[in-house]
Amino acid sequence: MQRNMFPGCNSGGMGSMGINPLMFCGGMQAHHTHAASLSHHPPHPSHHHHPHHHQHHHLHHHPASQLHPPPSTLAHHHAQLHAHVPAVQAPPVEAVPAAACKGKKRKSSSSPARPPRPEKKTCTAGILEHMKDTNLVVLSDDHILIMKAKYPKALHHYIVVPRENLASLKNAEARHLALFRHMDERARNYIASQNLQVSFRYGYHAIPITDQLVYLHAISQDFDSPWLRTKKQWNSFNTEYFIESTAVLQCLASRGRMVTCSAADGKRLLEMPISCHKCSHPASSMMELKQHLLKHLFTGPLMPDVAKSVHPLWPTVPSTGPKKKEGGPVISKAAKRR
DNA sequence: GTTCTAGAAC
DNA sequence: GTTCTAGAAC
Ligand SMILES: [Zn+2]
Repeated sequence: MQRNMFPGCNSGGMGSMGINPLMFCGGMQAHHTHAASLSHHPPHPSHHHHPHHHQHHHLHHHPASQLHPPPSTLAHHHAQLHAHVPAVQAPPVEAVPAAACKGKKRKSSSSPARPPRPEKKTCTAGILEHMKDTNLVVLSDDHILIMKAKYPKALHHYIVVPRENLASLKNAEARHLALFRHMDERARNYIASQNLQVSFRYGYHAIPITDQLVYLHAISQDFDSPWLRTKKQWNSFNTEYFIESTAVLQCLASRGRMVTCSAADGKRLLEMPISCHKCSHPASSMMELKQHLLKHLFTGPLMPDVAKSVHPLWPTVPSTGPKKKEGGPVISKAAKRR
């Protein structure tokens, strides 16, 4: 049984991939001429497949690769998308608010183990870096950008970033209500335009991990992604740390400001025990949880023992017994749909 | 935000 | 011995 679901953790295979673009914090205004240049994506951590269900769909979208989609079903809606959204209207990079890099310096003396790297890179973390990748922009208007998540935590994961500089939810005021409504509406309309037959959630992280710019997540509920790896990541989308967009709108409308949890509460939420978002099945580790999540991805017939563990009435593949399956395991089409 | 890895947890 | 997490670095 292949246990390693997080390839790269022990193989050292990713250490030498040098495809991080050199980008600097200050120079965000200028270079929107690179819009159509090289697309880079982060090193794909998945060199292996899920241990069992490799016959399932694997339509992970590679960030920044949507211009040349693989011959999959996704290609269809990408084609549609490009038809409906012929071009990005405004140069997105230009209007990124100059939310200056916070001078989050690390103490340099306390790490004798690793030699300090060359200077220059001071602001590679978080949303600001994300926004430099114009290839990720799928839609924009005067107020917002919709981008593919650079490190998607589900099959479909977008973020909606305001052009206005708003560092945190807790800074939101009544005058931002229109902006938040716009972000919500744009996100839902965009997802709807793609005709994906999957469920989404729309919401914000209570406390942005890097306190630079608030943005709305639109994320499909499969959570099937090689970039979803840590407990913190899981809990940030599956506890109260994830604040529904509608709740933000309600709160702003009724109270005129946003009330979020304290930093201590936020930390507690991220450290909570993890469990499945669909059936509350508790998991002792992320690997176990990811393995469990596979059960919810595939709605077709399963091996009897597996099916039973998901639901007593889950359709099963006919037992082949000692016979050859040459007759072909006939699975009625009715049985394929729950 | 992710990556890397030491050492805790198992 | 191996897996897993948490913290520093980026
Ligand atoms: Zn479940």
